[in-house]
Amino acid sequence: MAEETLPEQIARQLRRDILRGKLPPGTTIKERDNAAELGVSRTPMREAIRILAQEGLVILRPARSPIVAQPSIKEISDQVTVLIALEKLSLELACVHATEAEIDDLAATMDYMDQNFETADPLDMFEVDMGFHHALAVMSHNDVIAELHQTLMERLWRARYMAARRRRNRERVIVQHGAIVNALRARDRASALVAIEAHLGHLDRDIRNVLEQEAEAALVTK
Amino acid sequence: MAEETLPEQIARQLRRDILRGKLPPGTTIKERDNAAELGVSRTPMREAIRILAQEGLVILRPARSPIVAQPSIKEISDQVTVLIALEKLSLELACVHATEAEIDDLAATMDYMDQNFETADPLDMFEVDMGFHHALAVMSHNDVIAELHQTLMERLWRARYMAARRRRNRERVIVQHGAIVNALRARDRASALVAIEAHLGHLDRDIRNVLEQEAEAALVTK
DNA sequence: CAATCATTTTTGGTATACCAAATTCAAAAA
DNA sequence: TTTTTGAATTTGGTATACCAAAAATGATTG
Repeated sequence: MAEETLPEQIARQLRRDILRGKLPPGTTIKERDNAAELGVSRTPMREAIRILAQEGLVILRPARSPIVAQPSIKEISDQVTVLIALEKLSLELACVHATEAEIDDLAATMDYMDQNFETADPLDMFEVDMGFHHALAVMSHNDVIAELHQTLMERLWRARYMAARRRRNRERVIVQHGAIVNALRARDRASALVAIEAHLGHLDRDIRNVLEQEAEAALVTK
Repeated sequence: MAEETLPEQIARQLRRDILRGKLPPGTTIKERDNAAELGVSRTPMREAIRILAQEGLVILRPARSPIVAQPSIKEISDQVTVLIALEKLSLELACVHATEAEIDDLAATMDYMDQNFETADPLDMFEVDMGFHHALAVMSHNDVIAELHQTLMERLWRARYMAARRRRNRERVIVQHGAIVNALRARDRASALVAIEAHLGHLDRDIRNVLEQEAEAALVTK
C-alpha cells in the first residue's frame, strides 16, 4: 500500500523539472505533448497540472495552455511575510500545547545541526533547518497551521534553494535555535517570541538579499 | 467575459448542496451518479470534486468514493485561530499600506451596516460584516493573505452561517468597527491591534458557542 | 507592401469507453 | 446456522475520441 497515485507521480516529476529549471518560467505546459512524453494519457496529466496550479507553480489560463509561473518578487515577499507570521503564531501555541517529547525531538534536531554544521552539505543542512521550523508548526497542534506552513515552504522552495547556498553563521543559528528551545521548555511565550523574531528577521533578510541579487542579475542580462 | 468554467459551476452547485445540508456529512459522492444527475460527464464532475476536496468540503479516499467531510470541532477551531491571526496581521500591514481611498470604502461599508443593522436580514448583514473583514485582508496589499483569508472564510461558511443567526449587539459591532477605521486613518498600529483583538475575541466566542451547542445537540440525538 | 479576412492547425474542454480494484451478495460447505 | 469463497456489480482510474474556440498561417485585396 502507501502508493502514490499516477497524477501525483506526474505532478512530482513536473515539479522537479520546474524547480530545477528544466522548465523555465513562461514555458507552456501542453497537456497533450507532456502526456505523450511521459507515456500517460491526458486525463492524469490534466489532474497533475491542476495540482501544480494549486501549488502556484503553474498558471491556468482559460482556453489557453497553462504556463510555468514566474513568481514576482512581491509574491515571494508576501509569502515570506505570512510564513513568518505563521511561525510566530506556531511558537506561541507550542508554548502551551507542545509535549515534552516533541520538545526533546526538537532539541535533538538542534544538536544534530550543531554537530554536523561544518561537515554536511549546506543544502542538506538547510533542509534540516526547515525541518526544525516545520516541527515548530506541527507542535502548535493546529493542523491548519501545519498544513499552511508546509504549503508555503513548498512554494518558497526556489528562494530557499538560492538562500541555502549562502554561507550561514553557525553560531548565530545554533544560539537562536537554542533560545527557542529553552523558551519552549520554560513555556515562556514572551521569550519565545523574542527569540524567534530575532531568528526570522535573519531569514527575511537572507531571502530579500537573494531576491535583490536576482533582480539585479535580470537587469544586467537585458 | 467573466465566465465560469463548467467544473466551477458544478463545484458551486455541490458546495451549495453540502453547505445547505442537502448532502449531509458522510454522504458518498459517486462521480458517475452525480454527473448523470446534473447532465454532465464524469470529467468535469471529477474536477469539481477535486476543487471541493481542496476546499476541505469533501474527503478523497484512494480507490473509494469521495465523501462529504465532517469537520471536527477542532478543525473549525483551528481555522478560526488562523483566521484571527491573519486578520491581525492584515490590520498591521494595512496601517502601513492601505490607501486613503480604501479606508474611505471601508468607512462606507461601516456606515451602511450602521444604518441598516436593524432592518436588514441578519444573514445579509453578516455577509456585509464578512466583507468588512475581507476588505481588511485586501488592504494589507499582501495577496497571499487576501487569498488565504478568502479560503478560510469559505471553509468556515457553515459555522458562520450558524453564528449569523444569533442576535448581535449593534452598538458593540459598530463601535468596534469604528475603532478599527479610526486607528487605520491615524496609521496607529497599536490602537488598531487593540481594537481588532477586542472585536475578534467576540467572533471567537460566538463561534465556539455555536460549536458547543452543536456538540450538545449531537449528544442528545444519540 | 501592408492589412485584413478566411482557412487550417493547435489545444484545451468534454464525453465516452474500457479496465482493474474493491465491494457485495449468494451459494455451497462445514 | 455460520463461514467461506467466488462471481457479479459497483466504482474510481485511465485512455481515447470528438468538439469548439483560439491561434497561426497564408492568400487576397487595398
